[in-house]
Amino acid sequence: MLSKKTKYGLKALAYLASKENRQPVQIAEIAKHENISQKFLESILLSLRKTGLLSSKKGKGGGYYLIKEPSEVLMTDVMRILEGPIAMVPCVSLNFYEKCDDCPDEGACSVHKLMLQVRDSALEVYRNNTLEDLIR
Amino acid sequence: MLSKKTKYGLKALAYLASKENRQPVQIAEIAKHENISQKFLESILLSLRKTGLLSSKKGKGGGYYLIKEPSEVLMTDVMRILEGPIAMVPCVSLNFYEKCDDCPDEGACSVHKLMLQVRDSALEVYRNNTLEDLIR
DNA sequence: ATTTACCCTATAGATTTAGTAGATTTTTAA
DNA sequence: TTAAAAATCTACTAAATCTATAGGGTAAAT
Repeated sequence: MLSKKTKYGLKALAYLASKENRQPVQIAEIAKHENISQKFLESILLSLRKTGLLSSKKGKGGGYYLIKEPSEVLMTDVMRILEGPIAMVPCVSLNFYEKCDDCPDEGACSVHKLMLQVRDSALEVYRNNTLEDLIR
Repeated sequence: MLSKKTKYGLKALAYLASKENRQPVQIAEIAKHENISQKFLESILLSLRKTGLLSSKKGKGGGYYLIKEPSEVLMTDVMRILEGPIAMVPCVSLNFYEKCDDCPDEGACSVHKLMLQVRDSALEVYRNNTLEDLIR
């Protein structure tokens, strides 16, 4: 299941990308337009800023805005920031690899084999989509 | 993330499939061989029986066994039983569809569009794998 | 002074991952 | 025929973690 954090984060990014100019957009405006709890969105946008997808400006006329062009923002990066590993088990994760403690031999593991395929297929989708692709 | 329930269920099914004959295999044997908490596995196997993937026999010489040949068991069915919907959001689910309450227009939703692609790619993997594919 | 993002904390509820205790059914053996 | 043993089945409980959100105050820009 996709967490609401990810869902809201994606919607917020798409909303920012849909704006012609790169003027800051206030949290309240995004929250209202996308039907998101404003306080929750606040923390999501913060994490997007800290990981380098967004920048912000305080005070009047402030808000959040995209750093890069939408066409430069890969969904692999967005998903990893919002949702975490793309792999469904740590033992097939490229960026968050961990050995299973119950599994003596990864090469012989049926789950490993299946989840490798699932990871690769998901990865291909995310690699072929940028933020720009989402808004048309 | 794949739940441990699903992971253990897959391993148990693969173990049963790897047995040449279709004699019942006891919970304890599966649990030991796959490093799974026996009591937890018990409830997982029960749900697999109730959904028609396994059958069981009580008493001495009893245990669980596959109803169908491993090559006849599609991973789409297994995953839906163990993990639930394959889609990451209900609004793109084939078997568990639900409308998002925050989303006025599915057709215009960026999340919807992306998650459709992810669902289709995962579905293709699961459709092209049977239990037999997992054990070689 | 006003407006906005930023930061910290708490929390209710759900889900996950088990553990405990016993009931039920089947087979085997006395 | 009866009793014991072997296995699944059922129900209840509980700890731990995660999720989604709210509240209240701080810092910075205008």
